[in-house]
Amino acid sequence: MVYALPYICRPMDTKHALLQVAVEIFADSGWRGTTTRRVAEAAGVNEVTLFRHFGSKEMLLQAAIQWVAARDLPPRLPETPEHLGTELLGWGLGIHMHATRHAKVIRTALAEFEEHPELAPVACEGSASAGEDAVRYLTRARELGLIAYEGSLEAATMMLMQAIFMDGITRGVVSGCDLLPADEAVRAFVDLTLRALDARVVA
Amino acid sequence: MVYALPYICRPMDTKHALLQVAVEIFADSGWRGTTTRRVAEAAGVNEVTLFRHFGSKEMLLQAAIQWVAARDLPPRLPETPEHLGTELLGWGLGIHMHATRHAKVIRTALAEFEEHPELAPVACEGSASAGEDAVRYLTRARELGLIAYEGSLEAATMMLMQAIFMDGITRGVVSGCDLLPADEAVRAFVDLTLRALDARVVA
DNA sequence: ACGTTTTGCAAGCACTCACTTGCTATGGTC
DNA sequence: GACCATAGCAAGTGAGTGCTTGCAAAACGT
Repeated sequence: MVYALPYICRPMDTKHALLQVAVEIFADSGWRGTTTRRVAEAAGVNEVTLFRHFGSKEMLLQAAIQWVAARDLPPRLPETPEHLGTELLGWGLGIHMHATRHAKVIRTALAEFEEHPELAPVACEGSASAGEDAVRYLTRARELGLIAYEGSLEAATMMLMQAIFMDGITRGVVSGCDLLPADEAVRAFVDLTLRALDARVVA
Repeated sequence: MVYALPYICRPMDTKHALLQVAVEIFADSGWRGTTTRRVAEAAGVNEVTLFRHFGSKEMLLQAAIQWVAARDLPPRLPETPEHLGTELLGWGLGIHMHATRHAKVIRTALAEFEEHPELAPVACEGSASAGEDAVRYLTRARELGLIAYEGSLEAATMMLMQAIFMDGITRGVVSGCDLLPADEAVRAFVDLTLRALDARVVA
């Protein structure tokens, strides 16, 4: 006797279910921990179906990382700065939220780059473009006379972004990050950056 | 016929060789990738010997992480600030070097905390105390009138440390971190921090 | 009603994993 | 020479790994 309910609980098609579950298990357990049996079982799908869709574990994981990276992009800054303080704070909070939301995958991917370098470009694309975005924004702000600092805006951007990013992916995992609540920390980082840049904050 | 050379190539005793090799393989391949066979082979030791010394893979890895964390500590700041700029720069360069030297283990450990939380306290101890050290130093500097900034010094410390740390452990792995050479980046981060703190740099 | 695509199921393959057992050889100490 | 801690070796256990094969039953468009 078989209780056949596959056609009952199939919220999205098989392929997307497998991608979603693969990302989650990868985030929790890394490359080696993501076994095809676990993924198939968690997706409510036969293991053979997994191989029929993706061919191999490697292709499944690459597709999964690519899929999740393309689905949720980090926030962007406006083309021309108007309210430096407000805009940069909103951006910082967005980056932090983005990092927190994907903290587990990011931490895992960061470790797996050693053994699976092919993951790096697709996984880093988002944060790289966010950095370029911020540099462009600050450069424009300096052109507009909103920033007096004459040093490297790349360095200032890197400092702000890396601090926010690191806070986002380690919060709750590493002791010593919880001295300040998340949004207060981001606010402080943005404030300190604007002070360092001698910014004339308008709003 | 057996070519017995175990007593020839035994630079340190078996236990330390196993610890050393375990850390290296763990850094490269993570918890699951660190198989007892690989560790034993790389240490030039029989696999059975590994189990006789440490009982289990789990106990071996815990001992190994603890051992490496206690062996190489992050740099410290002087008790009372004298030359803010110089001292903070030296400290920052030291932190960055420390992070770079152990980048692989740190990235791996950061990912494994999810599955093996028992690693976290012993692995994070060093960086946590470095942070407290820096906060104490800056607080003393403010008491001495070297810093005008009246906001949170914890936030400023976190920002500086996390930026340096993140740069150290991702440099060469993540694209977009190589815009500036390492020491220039650290120098810029320290400069920006001192500007944000309205520091009167003496030397 | 038809053929095609997608899925499930059972079984198996060759391999690796952590870990154990039983026995032997070596080195230093009394 | 006896003793003992430390090491090696060969073999094996039971569980898991990625992946394949063969076949039957759905699901779907026409």
